Amino acid sequence: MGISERREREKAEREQRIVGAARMLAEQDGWASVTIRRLAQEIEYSQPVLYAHFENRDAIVGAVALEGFGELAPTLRKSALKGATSRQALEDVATAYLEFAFERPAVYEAMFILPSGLRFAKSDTPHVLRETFGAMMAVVEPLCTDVEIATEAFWATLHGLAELERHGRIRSSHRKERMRHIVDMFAGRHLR
Amino acid sequence: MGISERREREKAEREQRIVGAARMLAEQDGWASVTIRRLAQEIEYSQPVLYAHFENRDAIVGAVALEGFGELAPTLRKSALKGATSRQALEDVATAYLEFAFERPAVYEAMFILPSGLRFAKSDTPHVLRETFGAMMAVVEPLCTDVEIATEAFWATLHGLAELERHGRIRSSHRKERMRHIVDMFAGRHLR
DNA sequence: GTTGACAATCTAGCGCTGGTAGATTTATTT
DNA sequence: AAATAAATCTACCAGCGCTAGATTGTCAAC
Repeated sequence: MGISERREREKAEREQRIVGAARMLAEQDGWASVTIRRLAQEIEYSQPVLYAHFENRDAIVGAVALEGFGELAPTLRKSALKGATSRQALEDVATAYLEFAFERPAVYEAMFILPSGLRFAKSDTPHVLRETFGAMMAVVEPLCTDVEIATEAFWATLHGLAELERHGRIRSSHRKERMRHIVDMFAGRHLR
Repeated sequence: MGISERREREKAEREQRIVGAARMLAEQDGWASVTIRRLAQEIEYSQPVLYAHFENRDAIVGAVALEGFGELAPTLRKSALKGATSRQALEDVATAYLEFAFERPAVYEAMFILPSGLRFAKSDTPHVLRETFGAMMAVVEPLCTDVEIATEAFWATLHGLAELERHGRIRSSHRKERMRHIVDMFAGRHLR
């Protein structure tokens, strides 16, 4: 019967509206202003309805984070293709990563800082998470011996840059210079 | 008159008790459990008393953060002295930084992640903050041309390592290898 | 010693939060 | 049409940061 199917479709739509509203509010006024009540108001349902979709507030953050990974992974993949040299590919991916972090700070926060219930580097890690790591690994791979170690280091550096700059700890005015310095190091300017 | 002096002394003591309690609670059960009510209970006063010491909750986080900088800066300075080579000094400082982050996660959080009202890289930046940056700069300096850029990059990398590992994004089991990889890069193994 | 001023401190409250129990409405099946 | 099941809401809980206004305690002047 098509009735239950329609119901499921409607429920999925509503869920998407919740995630969308959370993302919009977070991007607009920060995650602190994303409350269950506010979201309920936004989708025009009462608060308890939200708990039929998500176990708790963290799970909503997690849903936004997952959306974010779904966008970041292909973005990085594409950036990796343009560059002629492997050094250029590395720089392009790094730049794309930081651009993502600065343009969608709230989503980035959900992905990497806030408690979201997402599990990394575990057996049940969602595909998009692995895919994001894989995209970074792909550009690091031709430049080193231990790929995983190097990728973790590369990622950590990018994350640190994004976070310290977002919090005003380092000078936004020197983003480019820092990037060159770092890419030079990772690309192993010394080896070629 | 000694009375008002005694009062000031008592007030300063009480303030220290607040900061100490905040730090302890945060280290024990996380910052979320550090509430004004809980702190008031801890120092055996009513809630409003806390507002005679701190403007708001963030200011308490800031006080803990400042304490943290007061400890991190000399720790890094000392680490910088032991090593025979400049590469060793860099590694020692990096190791000390990460050790600090992992052993006092709550203090580290207050210093670099939570809103704390502290202002970095500004004219009214407290001395201990500048001193912390200076300690890192000192070990980076002999290894590069643009010191400030290199120090920001070094710091960002350490911060990224600390954060990603603390959140289970990268494997704690490979901390040492990552460290070697990174120190090698920053020390410019290629140049000597 | 008593009184009045002032500071220190507390009680009680506001509007908000995440989360839930139980009533009520709506839809489906018999 | 009546009974059952699902969807949804109202109303609440305990706790939060923060504050207004009452209350207590301290000290100086008379």
